[in-house]
Amino acid sequence: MNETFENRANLPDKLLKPYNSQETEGPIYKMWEESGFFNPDVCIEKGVTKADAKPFTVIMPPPNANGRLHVGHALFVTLEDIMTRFNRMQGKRTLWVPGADHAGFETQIVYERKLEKEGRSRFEMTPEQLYKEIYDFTIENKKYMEDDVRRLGASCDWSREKFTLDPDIVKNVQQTFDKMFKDDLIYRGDRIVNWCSKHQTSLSEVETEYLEKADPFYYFQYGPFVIGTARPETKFGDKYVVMHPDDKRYAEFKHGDKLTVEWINGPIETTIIKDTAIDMEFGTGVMTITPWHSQVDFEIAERHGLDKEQIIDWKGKLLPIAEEFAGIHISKARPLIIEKMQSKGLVVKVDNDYKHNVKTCYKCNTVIEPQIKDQWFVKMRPLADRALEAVNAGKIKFIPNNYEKIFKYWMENTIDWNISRQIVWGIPIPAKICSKCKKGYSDPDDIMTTCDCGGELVKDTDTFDTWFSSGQWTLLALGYPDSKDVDVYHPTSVMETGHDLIFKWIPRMVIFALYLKNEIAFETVYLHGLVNDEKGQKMSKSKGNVLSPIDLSDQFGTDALRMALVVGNTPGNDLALSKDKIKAYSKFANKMWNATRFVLENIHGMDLSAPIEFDQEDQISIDELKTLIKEITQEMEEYKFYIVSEKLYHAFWDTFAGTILERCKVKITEDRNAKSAKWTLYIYLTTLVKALHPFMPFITEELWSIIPQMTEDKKLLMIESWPESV
RNA sequence: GCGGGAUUAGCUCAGUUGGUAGAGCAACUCGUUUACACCGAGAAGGUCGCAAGUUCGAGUCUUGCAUCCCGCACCA
Repeated sequence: MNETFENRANLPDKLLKPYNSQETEGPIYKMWEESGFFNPDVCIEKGVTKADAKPFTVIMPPPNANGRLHVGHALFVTLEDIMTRFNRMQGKRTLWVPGADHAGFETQIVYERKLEKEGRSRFEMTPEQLYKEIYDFTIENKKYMEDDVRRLGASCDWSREKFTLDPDIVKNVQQTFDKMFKDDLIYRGDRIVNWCSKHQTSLSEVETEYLEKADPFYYFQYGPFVIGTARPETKFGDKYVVMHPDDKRYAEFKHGDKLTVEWINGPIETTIIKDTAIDMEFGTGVMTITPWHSQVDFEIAERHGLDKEQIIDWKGKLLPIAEEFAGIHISKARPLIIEKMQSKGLVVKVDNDYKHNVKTCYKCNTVIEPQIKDQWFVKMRPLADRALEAVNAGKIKFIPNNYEKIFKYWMENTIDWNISRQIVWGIPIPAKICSKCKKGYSDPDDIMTTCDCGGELVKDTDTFDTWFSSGQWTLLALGYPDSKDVDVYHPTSVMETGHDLIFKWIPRMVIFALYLKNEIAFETVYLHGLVNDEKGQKMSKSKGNVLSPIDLSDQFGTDALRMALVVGNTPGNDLALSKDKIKAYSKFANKMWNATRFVLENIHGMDLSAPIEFDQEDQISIDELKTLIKEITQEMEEYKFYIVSEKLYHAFWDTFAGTILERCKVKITEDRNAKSAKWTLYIYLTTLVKALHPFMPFITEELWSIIPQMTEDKKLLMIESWPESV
């Protein structure tokens, strides 16, 4: 009793109280950051890492500079930090590059709302003025996101942080465009885009969503045919009528036949087109086409070389081709058109119960109007072939590996990529367009004035699709092409990101690294799933089930949150995150704290420089520990963090604290000098604390600072070596 | 329609090359003798979606079916 009391007197006060994550985590992170060891150059300078050590590189998928982190971010920070810390402890030259994303459209929308509140509008500003304001706004907000990343314990090298609109990034992305233009991999062409008439921009597929809508479906008499449509307002220019070549009902009509039909504004000449795109089962099996405002119609028109006319302008109003309806917004025009058609006796019937999916803007739900627009395109085929070749040669490993198949499918079926966006907040496309013949030129140095045809060249006002720049991110984040970091740290070791990015991001990084540097972008792709709520439902603001990682960290500690995100979370699968699970790991943190208290009380005064002695029973336990370390080291290298974390949890709680500690307690009570027992406790504790460090970096670092060491030069745990398995 | 995934204890999920079914949480019983009640001890809980096949042996391999989720395509 007395001795215990005496021993306790030698322990730091904080160890005598329950573990307090809130008091611990802030100072620990500060200490790490001030040590400089997040930077591999510092590790080499201070002799922590050998200069010729193998590099291990992770590029952080840059979070939106303008937002706080959500639990999905917490998952990627945790996984990448585990890899980074593990490899650093293994003595590799370890670099994790943080970043911040300008998040193009997303941020512009946030800023537009702000402008709206202030009674302003982006349409009253010059693009340069708007860009500057959003830039300042974003840079100002960026620190909140960075602080969140710090809170989660990320051991990334802040000195190398990159923002996706840093001037050198902008310059280098524009250089890539120029190179691709000169290599004939970029061309300008007319294509259908998803046009949002509210935001006045085209949108990529991922920026649109489908909403089910019930609309009347009209059947109109069109000469000898009855055609069905849900969009009568597009029908003014319909001078082609299309049917399936095998449709016996219309066998008497031949491809290319012309006939005159009575239509909305009087008689028009129409041409018969036969095309297999027509579904004979749908409607009457006949349709008229509007190539300017429909992807399918556009493709039919391309196949047969048909005329394309714009019917609806960029604001959603009808053009002069609509004659008496010109200038009327399509939403108002529809009933007027139907009224006129009815008066002319052209309406055959109306199906009021027609449900279909309508593409809408994901931000404002405005119905997307397909429009033809002059855009820049990347020729994907030659680039995709190289990517396929690299993956087929086994140069890139996918975790889980079924994503390799998905990747290949995507690369085999890729279509040319539209990289033009009509938003201000992005990297400007360094191009000039001829105002006369519409020909486009790359002009990054802004020196061209006259087109080959003699027309005046004007600056392209569009910006790049965000994936054009983020596709180059493994290189750009390392300072390509000027920094020597590119030579040392590229190809990167792992790209860890969400499985939804298997289409959007992963292939583009593979393509650009091969194109620009003739290297794979990364050796391994690790894809995580979504973090859902405890019932497995997607977190969303409208459901009110969104958990903030920062709140969870306040409540339970970052270490507990990290464990809850990792244990049992297999790659590629979605995770159900419950507060109960996080709470369980905060109890675990306390268990570690209390067990350490017991060990330190009991080994007090033990000579740590004396030879290690184990009796037979303890030797078996030590051997088991070595076996465990061997197993988990291999599993760490295989990225099986979900199993390693669970094994360490049980090794600490059940094996160590539950069994060995109790056994040693008895021995020490019997013999105060029980060396074998004391050494067993010490070795177990220090080994498990080390092994747990990548998962629970804060509490392990804190414990490490309290535990007496065998060697004189006491280091931070983050740069200690990973336990040996021998 | 094409592709991918899932189906194991009440819930959320592990289960590596085939060899007696696992964890966390929840629920149950008992216990506060000094690391820890943010604890300990104990018990309970599953025809591994269904059917067939390969095998001495199948949660695991093969085939078919069912249900669910996700992605892509289509929607005049």
